[in-house]
Amino acid sequence: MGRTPSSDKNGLKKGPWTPEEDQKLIQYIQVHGPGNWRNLPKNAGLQRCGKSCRLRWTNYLRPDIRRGRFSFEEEETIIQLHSVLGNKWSTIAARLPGRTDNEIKNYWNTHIRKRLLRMGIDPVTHSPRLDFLDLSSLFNSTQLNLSNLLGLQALVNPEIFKLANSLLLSHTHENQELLLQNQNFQGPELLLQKLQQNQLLHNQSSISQHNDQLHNQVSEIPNCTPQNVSSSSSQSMQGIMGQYMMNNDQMFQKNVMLPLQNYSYSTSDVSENSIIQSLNNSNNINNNQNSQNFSFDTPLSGAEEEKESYCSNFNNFMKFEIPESLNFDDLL
DNA sequence: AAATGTGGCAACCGCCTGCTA
DNA sequence: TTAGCAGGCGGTTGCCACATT
Repeated sequence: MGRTPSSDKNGLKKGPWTPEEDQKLIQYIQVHGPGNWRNLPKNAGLQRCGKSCRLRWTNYLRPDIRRGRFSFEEEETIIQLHSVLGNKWSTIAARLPGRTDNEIKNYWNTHIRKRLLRMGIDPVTHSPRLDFLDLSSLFNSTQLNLSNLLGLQALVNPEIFKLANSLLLSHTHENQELLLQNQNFQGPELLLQKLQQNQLLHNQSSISQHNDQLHNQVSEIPNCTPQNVSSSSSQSMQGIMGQYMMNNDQMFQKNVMLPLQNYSYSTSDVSENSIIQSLNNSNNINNNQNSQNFSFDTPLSGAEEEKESYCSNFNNFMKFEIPESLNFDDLL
């Protein structure tokens, strides 16, 4: 476990701790207490740097450390706090007695984060992800019904269309050819302009209102600056989607939660259920439907599967139909 | 049975912050 | 004011154990 025993240029030992070293450290701290880590190794007869001793003590040897599998409640707490705090592991750990920041960080990276990805949820924003979505396919899809799209009206954040624009522009040669094939389509930039001209503007005040609420919640936690509550002008792809979702709860519920209910729920994985519950809570979704109808029981195996999983979910979210004879100029 | 791949996690690294002289 | 230091923090590394081929 850990690293190969070695020593640095000062002759101090590195790598995994031996039981003997642990015992020396414990005995010393039991007598003298923690602190003054610089002198501790020398006084305790350890060939370690003070920092190494401190880490060993705080992450492993401390008597109040709680080891073992994370409980349902702990996992839910982590997800909720992370949705607000981001990677502030020490702050999160402060709310989980007996758990260290390192342990929580590891658990997040090895379990929760992967599970969120598998579910098509961005582990940073805690919102459905756009980065796996091939938006250009929407424009080529015979299922795209732009009259429905336009019917979204005030619910649609223009940032979404900027996102679509940037995605399309940065997309592959294949997609550029695809656009060229549709000679009537003058590019996503124009689409965005036209949409904005047609006053398909997002209700910015609702964003401010919601962000204020979130700020108030976060401010209850000492020394906490909300990370995910940024200005609505953020160009971050994930941030945009996160804000979009967080400020359009009803939209989220209608277009994401309800279609996903078609999935069966696997009771074998309580953790994923906790994620859904936590996300519902952190996004403040007044969800009358039973979100436990989610199922993500497909085995995790790489980016392709993540993409497939996500696109499957997102296709339910954005189910459009497009007439084969669609003329974008006429539309606009 | 051996080789290879993958997950889990302890430990390290480097930067940052706050304290003190 | 500032330089030096200790401690804190988040990101990353690398080894072991287990799974898969």
